[in-house]
Amino acid sequence: MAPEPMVSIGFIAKRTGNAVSLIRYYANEGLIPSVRTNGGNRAFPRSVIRRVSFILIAQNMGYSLAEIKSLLSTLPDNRTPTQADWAKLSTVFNQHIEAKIAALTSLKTSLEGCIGCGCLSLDRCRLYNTDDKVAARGSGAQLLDENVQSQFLVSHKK
Amino acid sequence: MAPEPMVSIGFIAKRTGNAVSLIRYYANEGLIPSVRTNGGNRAFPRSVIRRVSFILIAQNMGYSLAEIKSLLSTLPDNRTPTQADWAKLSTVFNQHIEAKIAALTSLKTSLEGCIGCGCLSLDRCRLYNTDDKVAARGSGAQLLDENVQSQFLVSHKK
DNA sequence: GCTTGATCTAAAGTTAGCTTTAGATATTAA
DNA sequence: TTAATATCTAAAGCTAACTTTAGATCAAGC
Repeated sequence: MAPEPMVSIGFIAKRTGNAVSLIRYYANEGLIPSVRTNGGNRAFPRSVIRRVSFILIAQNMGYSLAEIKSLLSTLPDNRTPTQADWAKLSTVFNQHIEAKIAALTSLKTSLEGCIGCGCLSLDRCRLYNTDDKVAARGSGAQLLDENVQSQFLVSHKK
Repeated sequence: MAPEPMVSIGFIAKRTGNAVSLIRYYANEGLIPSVRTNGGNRAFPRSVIRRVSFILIAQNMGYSLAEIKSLLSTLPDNRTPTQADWAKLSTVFNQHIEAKIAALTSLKTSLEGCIGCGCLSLDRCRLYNTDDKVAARGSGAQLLDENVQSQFLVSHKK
């Protein structure tokens, strides 16, 4: 197979709509592969554009760079990903998207039946209080941590 | 109507499953209302638990605290929210959830038809390159910024 | 009244995810 | 060959969203 054309960091930046500093940052973090020219500049296979696109999409979905790195680890670093490589990643990722959709749908239902109803007898509100489900094993509510938050992908918390 | 019982910061923290420092932080940021006891301690209406729950859910959806503050601004600060108050907020929020679901669904379709197909003739991949749509008005791709990212609620970028 | 635990403030520290800066070297176009 | 532009490194700076720390005061139970 013909070797993939190598491109500069500026090309990747322009094509993905990002700053050069971001591409360099991703390269340093090991999120995208690169080689060096004789002079020491980075050179990327064109397919890195696709990889960056994936990173941006996953970030928008709430994944941290660490999680994305892990997701991307199914792609090979030492050669351009093949159709099968991307398909494999895609299958996994699709499941994450579906899980997110399911979580949002469930949240929507909850909100419609709870906040939406305006049930201010707080002791009965499922969002506020899950005594009916967890009282037996604790002292109160904490529904968010246990039921809702875990269905999402990212917590933004340390 | 009977005045709502006031509770301590520790109570709110325990009931929402968070650290006291977080509740204090939210109070300082003006995300949740509070008054002071004679001694100077914070006192919260019980309904603040619901407000914190909302904040946590919205954060998990990707909203920044600034955006959440703006969302919450439809709720009254000086009195306990009524059914109508929550219903109003819920209506708005529901639309955001629906938009997110729609964006994820569309992303899923795109990935299935693009990354999923493994189309490595990169010049034809919609995710990688939208030359067929935007070439006329620019020099390349940048699909992510223009088409996909804008459908999500948060960018995590400055 | 005393002790213990909860809360207070203000300031500093932390992590993720970047950008900016400065000064040096590479690459490209004329 | 030379000027203009791109890239390099290392270090520092920045924002959001918190937590931690230190020393002081509050509140509750005995």
